[in-house]
Amino acid sequence: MRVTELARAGGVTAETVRHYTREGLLRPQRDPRNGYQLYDEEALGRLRLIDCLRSLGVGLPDIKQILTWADQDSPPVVDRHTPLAEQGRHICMRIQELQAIARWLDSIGHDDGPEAPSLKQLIESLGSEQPAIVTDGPRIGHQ
Amino acid sequence: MRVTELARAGGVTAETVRHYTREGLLRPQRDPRNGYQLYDEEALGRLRLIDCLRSLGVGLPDIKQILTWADQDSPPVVDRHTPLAEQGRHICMRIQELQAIARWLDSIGHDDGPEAPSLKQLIESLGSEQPAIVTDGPRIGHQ
DNA sequence: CTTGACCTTGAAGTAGGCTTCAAGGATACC
DNA sequence: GGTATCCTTGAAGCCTACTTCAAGGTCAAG
Repeated sequence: MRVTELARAGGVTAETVRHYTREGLLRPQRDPRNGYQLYDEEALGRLRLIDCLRSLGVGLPDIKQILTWADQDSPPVVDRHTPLAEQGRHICMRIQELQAIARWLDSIGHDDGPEAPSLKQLIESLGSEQPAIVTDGPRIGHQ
Repeated sequence: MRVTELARAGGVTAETVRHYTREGLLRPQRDPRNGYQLYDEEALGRLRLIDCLRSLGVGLPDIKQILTWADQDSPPVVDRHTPLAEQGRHICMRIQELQAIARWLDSIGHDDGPEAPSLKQLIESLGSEQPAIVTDGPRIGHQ
């Protein structure tokens, strides 16, 4: 497929796909006739992965590294120093929080009326969670 | 607590807390003696909620709106036009994807060796229409 | 009464991630 | 042949979310 098709399938703009391609996160084939970029099914998976990781605050350079592992099907060399490893636990915790939010969203989506958990309760539950022990200094991850 | 304390508890920098405060997402009390901003436990919950929503790509203005609902404990007026409502389904799907990624992360974190799902498989599953290979946790229904 | 760690403010700067621009080629339909 | 819609490129621009700066007030310890 071409840029626009992939973009539509992935829920992003064609420009975004081109951006990722320029940055080397996607590596399409070329139609030798006209130089058009051609993406396959795997590209869609990559695009979705990029989108997920982006939403977790992972920056494009880190994502590029991850995709390189995938390309090589190499054992992901994840030691304590890779940004990804540092984020592993963070991501799991984040998922817990997101599920709480999703439940809340879902309840209001269904207009559950008085039985819906209140936003106040949601905030309260987030506030009492276990301490995220993060040392001072620049935030790990990327914004 | 004061800015720095809240920031540490929430895993962000003091400047970020100040930024959210300037933007009206946090509304601390003031120490009348010196004008210092004082945050309570609820502020930590709000901070965590902000962080979660941010990671989902929700912008600060939208988050501010959401927090306003919480302040008023008002029925969240979520119709088809609120950005939040539009994101409901997106968030649920995103959680599914995140869980797949979390499992992958977890497996490499534990060095599961040959049994660990490969990144290629992860990408493949994301590329297919139904990424939901899944999972525990409450079913988040939707329509 | 000075030092140092904290706090205040508004304004200006930075970084990342797109997005738009400008100029032009390819493809398809009437 | 028009013309409409795709595609290419690099460079420049924009927006959001912080981050830093500059100037200064607070306060406990020594």
